[in-house]
Amino acid sequence: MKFELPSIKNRTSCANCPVRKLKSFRDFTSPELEFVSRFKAGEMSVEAGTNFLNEGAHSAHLFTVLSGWAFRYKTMEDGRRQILNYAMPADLLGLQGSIIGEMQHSIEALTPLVLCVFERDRIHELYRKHPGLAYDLTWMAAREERILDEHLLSIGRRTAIERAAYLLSYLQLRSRVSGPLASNDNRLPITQQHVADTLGLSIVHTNKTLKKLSAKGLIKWLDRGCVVLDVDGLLEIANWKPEPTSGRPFI
Amino acid sequence: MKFELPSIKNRTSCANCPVRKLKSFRDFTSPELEFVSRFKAGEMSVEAGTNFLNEGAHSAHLFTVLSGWAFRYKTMEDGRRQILNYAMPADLLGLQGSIIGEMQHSIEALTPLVLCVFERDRIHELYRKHPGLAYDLTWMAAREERILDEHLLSIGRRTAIERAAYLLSYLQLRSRVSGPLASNDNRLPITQQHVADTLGLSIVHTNKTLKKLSAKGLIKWLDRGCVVLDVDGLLEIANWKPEPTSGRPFI
DNA sequence: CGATACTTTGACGAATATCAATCGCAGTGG
DNA sequence: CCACTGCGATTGATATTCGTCAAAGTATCG
Repeated sequence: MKFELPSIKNRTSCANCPVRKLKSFRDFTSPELEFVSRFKAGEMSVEAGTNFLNEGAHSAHLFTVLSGWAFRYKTMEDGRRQILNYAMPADLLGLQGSIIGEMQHSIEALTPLVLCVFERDRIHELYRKHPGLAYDLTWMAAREERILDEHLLSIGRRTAIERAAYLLSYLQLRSRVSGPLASNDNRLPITQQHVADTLGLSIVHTNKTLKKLSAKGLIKWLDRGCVVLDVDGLLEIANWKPEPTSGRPFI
Repeated sequence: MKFELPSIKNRTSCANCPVRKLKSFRDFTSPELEFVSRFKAGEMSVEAGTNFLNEGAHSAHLFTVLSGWAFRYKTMEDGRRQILNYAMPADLLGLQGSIIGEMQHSIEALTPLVLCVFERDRIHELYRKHPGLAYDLTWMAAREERILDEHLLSIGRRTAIERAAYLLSYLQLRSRVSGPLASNDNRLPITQQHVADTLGLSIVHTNKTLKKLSAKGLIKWLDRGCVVLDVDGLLEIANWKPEPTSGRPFI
C-alpha cells in the first residue's frame, strides 16, 4: 500500500477523451461537452497499489477512470477487509463523498491508473445548468446500487463456488466494455486475496474453490491474474443472468 | 405474499405531509413544494405482506414511504432470498427502476404501508426545473449506496453474532428518525426469517445467534418482533460506529 | 377448536476457517 | 551469476462455524 498523492497534471481536451471513443457510451451535446471540459481540473496518474482516496477523507475531487482498474473497499479496526466493487474505465469514483460529505470507503489502484479529475465545487453548477448531466450522475449512482444489490445476493446466498463463478464472470463481462483501456492482455489483474476479500471467504478456501473452477476448465489462474476461458460456464455455475447494458452515460 | 395492487387514492397536500414535520429533514423552497405537489400523483395504501413492486417490472411510479416499513429483496430461481435493505418513512423506493429501466429487485410491505406516489414521466421535468431536487435524488441514491456498502462489509466479514448485532442496531437507529410514523410500539416489525435472509444465515442458526444476544440482555425477542434493550451494547459487539445523519433531504 | 405462522431445540453433517508448511517466481543486492 | 527476500499460490491436517433435518413448543386468528 502506498500513500503519496501524485499531483494533478495539465488537462487534455475532453473532445478527444479515449473513453468517449468506446462503444456503448452516450454522446454529449456540445454545450455539455463544453461544460465538462471546464469541469475537468486535470488528469492524475497513480501507481498500482496506491490508495488515492481514504475512508474519512473530505476529498475536493471527483474522478472518472480513464484507464486501468481500481477497487473500493472498507476495513474494520482489526484489519478485516471487504472489497465492495471494482472500477474500470468510464466509472465514476468519489461521488458518495462529493454528494454527502466524508468518504466512507477507501479506493486503491489495482493497476497503473489514469484518472480524470473534477472539482467538487462545480457540481452544483452542473446541476443548475446541465440537467442531462445531473440525470447521468443519478443514473451512475443507481447503477452502482444495482451492482451492490447483486453482490449482496452473491455473498449472502451463493455458495463459495457460485460466488467465485459470479465474481469472475462479472469482472470478465465488465472488462469487455472498456476493452483495451482496461489491460493489455485479457487477464483480470487481481490476486486470490482480492477474490477472497470480495467474496467474504478465507484465502485458503478461495484457493481451493478456484482450483475447482480451473479443474472444470473454466478459468486459468496465472501469477497475479486470472484468465477466463468460459464465461458462459461460469454464468451457469453462478446461476446468474446479467442484463446487457447499452448506451450508458458517463462523465 | 399478496399480489393485488391497491388503487391510487386522491392526493393530499404536500404542505401538510407528515414526514415533513419530522426533525432531520431539510425544507423545500416554495417553488419546490409547489412542484412536488404537482409531481405527486396520489397516495397508495398496501397491506403488510404485499409485494407492490416486482423484479422485472417497468413501473410507471416512484414512491416515498409515508408510514410503515418495507424491504427490498432479490431471489434466485431455486428460492434463495436475500433482503437488501429496509425502507421507512421518508425513504424513496423505485428510483433504480425509474432511472435505469426495469426493476431488478422486489419490494414487499413489512407492515401496513402508506406510500406517496410520483409519476415517473415527470422526472425529467424535475431535473430540468429543480436542480435542488435533482441533487436530492442523487443524494438519496448515494445514501442507499453507502448503506449497501456497510451491509456488504457485514455479510462478508462479520461473524454471525456481529452481523445480528449490526442489523438490529441499524434498524433500531433508523427507526428512531421516523419515530412514531414507523410503528406504534418500539418493536422492530420483523421475523427471524427476515433476519436470516438479511444476514445470509439459515433460520436455525439465526435463532441460536439471537438467543445469545437475548442472553446478554441486549434484546428481547417477542412474537413477530424484536425490542432492542441496549443499542450501545449491540454497536459494541458489531464493532460498528454509525455516523449521525442530519438535515437529510427527501422528496 | 383447529389451522397457520413463528420460534425453539438437539443431533448430525457439510462448508468454511485456521494453522502451518512448502513451493515458485520475480526482483535485489552482492 | 547466485543467494536472498518477499509475495502470491498451494497443500494437508484440524477446528469451528454454520446448515440441514426432524420435531416440538407457542401464540394468534378465524
